[in-house]
Amino acid sequence: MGTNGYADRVIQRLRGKKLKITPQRIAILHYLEGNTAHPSAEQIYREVSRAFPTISLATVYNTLDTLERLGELQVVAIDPARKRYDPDTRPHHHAMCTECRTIQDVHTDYGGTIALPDGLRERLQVASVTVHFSGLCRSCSPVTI
Amino acid sequence: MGTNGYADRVIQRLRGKKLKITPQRIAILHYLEGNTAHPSAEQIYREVSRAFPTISLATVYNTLDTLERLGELQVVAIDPARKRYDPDTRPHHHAMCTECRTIQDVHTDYGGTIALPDGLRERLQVASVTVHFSGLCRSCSPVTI
DNA sequence: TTCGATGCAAAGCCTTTGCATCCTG
DNA sequence: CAGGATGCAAAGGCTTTGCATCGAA
Repeated sequence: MGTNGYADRVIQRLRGKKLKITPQRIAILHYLEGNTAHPSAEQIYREVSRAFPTISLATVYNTLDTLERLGELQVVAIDPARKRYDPDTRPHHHAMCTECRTIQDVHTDYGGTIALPDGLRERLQVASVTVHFSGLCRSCSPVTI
Repeated sequence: MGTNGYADRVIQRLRGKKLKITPQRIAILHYLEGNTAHPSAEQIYREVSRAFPTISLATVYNTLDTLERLGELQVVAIDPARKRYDPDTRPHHHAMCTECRTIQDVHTDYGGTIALPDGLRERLQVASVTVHFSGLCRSCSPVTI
């Protein structure tokens, strides 16, 4: 919606790559814009279907794949059951409740405090370092019930 | 095999819980003992099948589930494609090559340098903090080829 | 003898793919 | 109007489940 929003930016990039701007893609981009819920493909499909009832799951997967290859979408590997998607591609961390599987962003910058041990640094060209916090959120915590 | 090894310890715990010590479980435990390869269920099945040709995949999954509930096996959620298992249940971190999907352990203790931001700490009872490094390993790195 | 464990097959999710049709550019 | 995108259905991985049989204790 905003002139500098996610959808607008990605649309420019699609145009630049001579990829097509379809109503389905636009609907998915609008759903993802500012979305911090880390939805699964199925969730994205369900939500976008409400505004766009004829969209197919395959199109959702195709679009997510395209966005990932454009570097405009990140797969979050923290939920062992399914892929979760994040339109925020800045380096950041995640916190998940192991009960309700809610994922929250952690935008703390740990700077250089997290370093690979020397031995490993020679064996792996590190592209990303992410911290995963997990535990029980307030609503899932026994004491709270 | 050793008197203080993984298999022996888990067998004692199975006994304590009145669970059965079957040849299949023993074979799986021996395969897992000291294993730092972070195998998938399929890999465990394939390897254990060589020593134990009649074992079934369902038994492997059942056993992994039992071990996980005993706290003697950890699911590593870093490979988006499948669950990877780790018999080392001490808190530690992982480094994965995004190309060949090899996972290595990182036993660095980051102590208190990794802290949840205040806001989140009130919303999540943190049970574990793990760092995921990812990138290309030497054999998968273009420069090396 | 008992009851948990096994093995087989089927089913259940999640994700990918093939292909005819559609529609953006 | 060309070629990429869509939608449908089928297929493909990974994982779970139902159930009859087996076997450890």
